[in-house]
Amino acid sequence: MNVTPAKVVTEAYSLTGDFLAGRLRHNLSTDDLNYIEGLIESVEEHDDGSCLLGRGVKTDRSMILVEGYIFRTIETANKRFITGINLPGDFVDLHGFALKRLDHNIEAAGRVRVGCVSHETLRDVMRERPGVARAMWFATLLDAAIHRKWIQTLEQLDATRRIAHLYAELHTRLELIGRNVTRAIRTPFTQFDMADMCGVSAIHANRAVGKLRDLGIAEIRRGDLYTNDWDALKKFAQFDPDYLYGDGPLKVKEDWD
Amino acid sequence: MNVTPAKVVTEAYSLTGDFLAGRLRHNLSTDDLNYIEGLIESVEEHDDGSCLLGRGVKTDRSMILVEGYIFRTIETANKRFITGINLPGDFVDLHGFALKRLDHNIEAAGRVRVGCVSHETLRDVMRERPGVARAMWFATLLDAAIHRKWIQTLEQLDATRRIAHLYAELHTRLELIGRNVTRAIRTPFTQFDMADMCGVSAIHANRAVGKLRDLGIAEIRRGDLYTNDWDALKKFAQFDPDYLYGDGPLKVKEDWD
DNA sequence: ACAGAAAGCTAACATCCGTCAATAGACGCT
DNA sequence: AGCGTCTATTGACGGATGTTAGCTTTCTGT
Repeated sequence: MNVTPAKVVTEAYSLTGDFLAGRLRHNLSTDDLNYIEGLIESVEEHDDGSCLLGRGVKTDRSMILVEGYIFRTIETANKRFITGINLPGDFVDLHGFALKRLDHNIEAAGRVRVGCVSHETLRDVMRERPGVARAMWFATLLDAAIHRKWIQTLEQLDATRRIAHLYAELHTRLELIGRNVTRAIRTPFTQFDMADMCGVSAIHANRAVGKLRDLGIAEIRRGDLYTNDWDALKKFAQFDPDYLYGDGPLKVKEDWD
Repeated sequence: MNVTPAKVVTEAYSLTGDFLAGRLRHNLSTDDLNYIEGLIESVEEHDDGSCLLGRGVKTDRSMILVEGYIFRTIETANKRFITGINLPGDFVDLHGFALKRLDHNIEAAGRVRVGCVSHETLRDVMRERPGVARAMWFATLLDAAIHRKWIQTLEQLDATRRIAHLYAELHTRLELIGRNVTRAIRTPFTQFDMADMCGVSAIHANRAVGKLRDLGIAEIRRGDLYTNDWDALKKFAQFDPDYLYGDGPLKVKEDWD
């Protein structure tokens, strides 16, 4: 994992507020969204594989992902574990504000663009805008809910279904932030990345990708997934979007077929 | 999973503030701790296996675990998944306050005692006691950090080490809330519970328990774990307590042997 | 166009784990 | 004490996955 210097974007960057529509959408007015966007003090670009914030490093700012994908990774001597993905609109290290240091790395998957907010500013937000503070809390709770689903996925599904579930989740999350996906999800993920997310070896991830192809469920080429039947993909992965807290009530036991 | 009525404890219950010492210990004064304890409006007892709060059920209160163990479970047609454990001092459904409904069940593991706080009261806390609000946020972030470690554990360790890791975590968390463990950890967990936590079949959990016994690392009988070498147990499980955010800096890559 | 590097793919074998079946032990109830 | 139920245990077999090795394809820079 490279440690490359950030490139500060000086050109006019287009933060239209759209990119906040997803994760922080709940209980926030347009006014609030504009307010949050106004908190961003600088925008940086980082290359593929660069470490935006390392485990244990103290920091005095937090970052909102504006464009691209970001991994939460835990590194050990000979393995890397990916414990979560972030999409545009997500605060990638908001917990660094409360915890002061992270227990994991923030790593760019492909080229990314992030907006930076100082913790000093966040402290003011906590004091003066309780509604926004609550939305930020909500956002970190959603992270926890996604973690729980990943735990379940690791406990329940085989490698092929885990990879299908991964893309099913991406599909729904992209829709929730207003990026409607028609026939393909494009990502910079390698099969090594998929393996590290699904807790299998890279070779077995390759087998799983091939199986999805053989089954006619999806074609994955270089991180890009193509399918013409998202429902079939989601059904195969036993995907249930409730944990993402979209709109509508949760299904309870009595609703099951 | 039974749905048994709660038994409200009317006798004088001993909430000395001690039980809050763990999870909410950071950045809180004794005054704050007393304040939180004062928020508790009632104390209830629940039997083993009872569901304190079901997935999707709307609720207008949150619960602090006072005594016992609680599981976060996800139930499907023929399997149960345990995505986390709570110990005394933990808010078990604080996220129900922000999210309004849970994506999982709150289930008693053995007999438990919980303190209840209405969401109306919590709203006042959010407004009037930002320091306490931040501590509660911290507590939910710690849940997320534990989730991430469970993800890593599922990706990295075999069944035997997962069970060892589970008890290693319990050992450290019990110490963090001031319950020093000498030679045994007593829990009401069955091998089925361990299996649901570790993502293996109950039969394989039994094999793993037997292996820990054969290796001389620990003796597990009916949920109770006995050992005379906690360090050996933790080393076997590749346990690193950093994710629990005790005191001291995190180890970074350069520190590894 | 070319070379090197990165990523993807395939086969063979060993291990981990799930499933089925059966038995033994522990606990609660009467 | 005796019974039934829940929990723990063991063996046999097959499927899922890890590991090692080698090969092919795709990307990238010159």
